[in-house]
Amino acid sequence: MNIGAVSEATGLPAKTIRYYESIGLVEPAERSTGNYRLYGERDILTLRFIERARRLGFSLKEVKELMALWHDRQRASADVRRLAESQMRRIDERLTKLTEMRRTLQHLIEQCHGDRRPDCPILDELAHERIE
Amino acid sequence: MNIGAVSEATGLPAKTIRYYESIGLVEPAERSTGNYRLYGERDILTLRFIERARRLGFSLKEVKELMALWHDRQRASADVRRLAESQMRRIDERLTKLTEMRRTLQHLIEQCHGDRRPDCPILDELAHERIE
DNA sequence: GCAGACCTGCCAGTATACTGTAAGGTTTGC
DNA sequence: GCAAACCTTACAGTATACTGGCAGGTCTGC
Repeated sequence: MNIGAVSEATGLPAKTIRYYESIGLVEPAERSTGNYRLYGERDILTLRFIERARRLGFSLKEVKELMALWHDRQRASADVRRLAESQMRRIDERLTKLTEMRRTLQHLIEQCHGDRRPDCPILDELAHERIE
Repeated sequence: MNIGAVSEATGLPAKTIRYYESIGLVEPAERSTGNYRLYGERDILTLRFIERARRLGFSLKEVKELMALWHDRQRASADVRRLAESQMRRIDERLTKLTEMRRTLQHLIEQCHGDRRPDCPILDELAHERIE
């Protein structure tokens, strides 16, 4: 399989696949006589693994760790769980922050009549620090 | 006031204040004979405005728009509200995505016993696409 | 008059994960 | 045999918002 077919199969742009190789996230692919990268089923599985982990918000660094654990038959599931929990905490932190931002914004928007008149509590609050 | 005092008063690093000036977000400050930037009360208010808008997640580009509206006595509050609502939508999108990620992760973590045994549903799911 | 804090400009680097582009070689199908 | 599609490397650029570091000038207090 050429990189185009793999791109198709995994949903990852060819460029991204090469990038993953360049940073050592995946092993360098075999090459054809014309120097094209050649892939097999296992490579597809690996790239799909990466794609799914990325969708769950793991950084490339963590994806690398997850892959190491994946390939380590001696791994403790606790190690994997630890990574997942750490990712979960980061998500929770972001959720907390976003929720708080949303709450304040919602509050401000409700106060603003939003018509042609110039007076606007949103600007007032930004200007005078009375944000709730 | 020198930039250090302003930094103190606003909570923004001096470097950041200079940066804001360099990108035209704030007017160039007056200068002392020794070429130091000089600030007054109004500058503090402006920088605080920026800092609060940033805390609400507005991009610098939007902060610039908000400031233009702030200074425009002819503004319609609807314009301000529109900016706030657009920011709110972005926050909601991120919240939706994060919540979904969290749900999947939570589900995976619950399945994983997290001990010394190597078998781990988290890796299994990443490897075989059965993510819920 | 001098140490130490504070300031200056400027360029480059940080973080993260790609993405674009140019110039050129390879393969495939008709 | 030739065009179109596909592939190659390498370098630079994108996005966002700063942050670091350097060499050197300025201000303050004793």
